[in-house]
Amino acid sequence: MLTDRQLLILQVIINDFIHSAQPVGSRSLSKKEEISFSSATIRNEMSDLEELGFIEKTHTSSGRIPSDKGYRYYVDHLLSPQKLDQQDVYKVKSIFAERIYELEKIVQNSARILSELTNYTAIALGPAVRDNKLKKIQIVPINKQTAVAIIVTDSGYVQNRMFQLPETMDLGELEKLANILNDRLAGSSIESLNDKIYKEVALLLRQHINNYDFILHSIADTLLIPSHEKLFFGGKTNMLSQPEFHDFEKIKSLMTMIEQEDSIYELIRKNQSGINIKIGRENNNTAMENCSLITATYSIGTEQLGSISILGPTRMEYSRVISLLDYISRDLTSVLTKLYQGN
Amino acid sequence: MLTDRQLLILQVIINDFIHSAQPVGSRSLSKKEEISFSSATIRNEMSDLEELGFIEKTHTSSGRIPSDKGYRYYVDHLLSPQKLDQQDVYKVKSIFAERIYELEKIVQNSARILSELTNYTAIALGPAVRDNKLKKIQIVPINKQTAVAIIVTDSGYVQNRMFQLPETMDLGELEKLANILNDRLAGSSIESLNDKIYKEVALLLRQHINNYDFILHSIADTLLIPSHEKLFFGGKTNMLSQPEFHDFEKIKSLMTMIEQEDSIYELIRKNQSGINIKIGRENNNTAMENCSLITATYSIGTEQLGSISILGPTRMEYSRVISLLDYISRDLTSVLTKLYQGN
DNA sequence: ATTAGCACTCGCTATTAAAGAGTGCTAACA
DNA sequence: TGTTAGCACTCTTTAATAGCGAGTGCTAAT
Repeated sequence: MLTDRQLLILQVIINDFIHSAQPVGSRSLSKKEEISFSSATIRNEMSDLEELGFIEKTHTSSGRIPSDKGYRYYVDHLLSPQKLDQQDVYKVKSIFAERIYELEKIVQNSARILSELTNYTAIALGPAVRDNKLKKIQIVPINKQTAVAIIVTDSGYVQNRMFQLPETMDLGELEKLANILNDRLAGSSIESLNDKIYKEVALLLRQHINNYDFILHSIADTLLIPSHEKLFFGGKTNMLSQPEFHDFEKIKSLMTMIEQEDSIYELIRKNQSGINIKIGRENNNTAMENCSLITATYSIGTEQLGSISILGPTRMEYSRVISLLDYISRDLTSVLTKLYQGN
Repeated sequence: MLTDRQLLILQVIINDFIHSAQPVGSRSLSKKEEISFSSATIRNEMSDLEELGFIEKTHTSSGRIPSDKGYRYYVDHLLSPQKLDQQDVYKVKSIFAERIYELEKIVQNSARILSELTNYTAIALGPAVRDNKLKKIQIVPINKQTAVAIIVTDSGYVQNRMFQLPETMDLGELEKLANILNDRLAGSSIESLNDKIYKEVALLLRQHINNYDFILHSIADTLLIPSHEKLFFGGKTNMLSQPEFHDFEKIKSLMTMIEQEDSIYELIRKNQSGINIKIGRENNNTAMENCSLITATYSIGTEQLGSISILGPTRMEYSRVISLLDYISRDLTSVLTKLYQGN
């Protein structure tokens, strides 16, 4: 177990490094207010902390920098929650200031504001529609060969897709089709639509619609939900300003990863409700070796909807970021719950 | 006027520099097959070309690199169109291989493929809906306080917006509202909707709908088209691999600009049909000082819809990029015309 | 008009030296 | 026995220097 003095030193090293991005030496530590013992003592303690894996040297005679393990300990045991100042609170509130009623826009705004407040990169995972219930399906013919199918869910999410019409299909039949679909599917979860179409609706269609097999697939396709929810970003280029990324290989692999939605999705997918923190290599992604990812989830009522994350260097301001994410995700949850729970 | 020999030298310098990214010296030029005179002669010619502003030195005793003016001359007078090889053609055709009927998806695919083929950044400006005609407006109530308004245009474009309902409004009235809007507005250009609502529909609404003033704004807002069409990107990070951007200030200002849709839109907005080329400072944007932008427009029939662009270093493979853009934009136009002209 | 030759410039690389920050160890101290 | 002063040593950073090579511009010869 670590002694109080070791904890103090670890904490001061991390706090210093978070702000300076420079290895911290014993002499500069001994000059700090909080620390009342000599640099020699500190050197001994640092040597022990290094042996335990909490800090590292960049070369034999350099100061120390925190290791992933060091940050992990810091985050788990040493972090004092930081109160947001008035300015931050104002800015957060501005997310909801405009009269916006669309979930997606609110989430997107959150990402933008979050990145502006932190100067890191913000990633928001859009609200899941999987569990939404189908409100309405509409089919709007565009011309003789094509039509647009539109589905609306009970949270106001709209999805649309164009598809080809069979040659023989007329307007009346199209209307009949829409009616059948609505009768049968309204109220079902979006996730189950595809299944239900083939199992329950196919039969009905065969009875009432010509060319039903041609149109069945098109409709079923249209109702497929995307493989993952939308991602929204804020401050994608902020990492270019972080000194640890003044290295072309690093910045390139990071930026390239950020552009690939799949890998980002992989990173932020599995999160329990509340705050989740992944430090450096804990992310299992070489491009993220020097990054930490902090994620908070938001919900409507008890139903978990999506998440907002901050991607920053491992040397990030954990305390501030956690406070911000916590605050915003709570706000988001309460505003969305108020707006959409009254279905 | 330039002599034939000067033209030859300019051309060889540019071709060389495009591939090597290194200043070109007289001795290395004299070794080329195409060139049959001595390095001393070349030095004299280069001196003249420099005086005329077509090439520059990076320092007193360096080789020469093309100037913006040099590239401009090259593009206007020396460029020989390059025929696409079979592999490129295959890849381009793959844009249309999937059965996709949505304009936006096709355009998005084009940007992706284009960036993969060139290793530069591709930017596609989505189809303009301004001149589309309104096909249908639908209003779907979500709960007591909110509803979604959905508009569909004659090209199958769908736009939706949530809005608040006045407390007193019931379903019947909502339906009446939708009917009025459709009666009055179907067939009008999207651009004119907002105007017409206030001028023609407001009166009708007042007669038939309670709380009409409350809902008028919401509806009008919903029908506002976005200030500019959607932008699609491909290969956003490709510029990180270009040697001219191995400089942190440069890459940062470029990437930051790419993230700001407004400035990108400003760059590619005004283009005549066909191929447009902006070299370096011609773009009037400091972040673009070392970049060229080549844009091709696509249309449906004769109506210009949008554009696809390549953003690369001024030292880009103009010939290849132009051929690709020309080819893709023609394909795009013909496929889209076939798909959507039959309204 | 063209070219060979040469002096000169500049950037790049390697080497060296000196300064500075920091460590680890030892021995003295409270 | 825990703490600290002192010191030798390591490593990075910076600056200065020198030599090399690629390239130019000019001059004089062809």
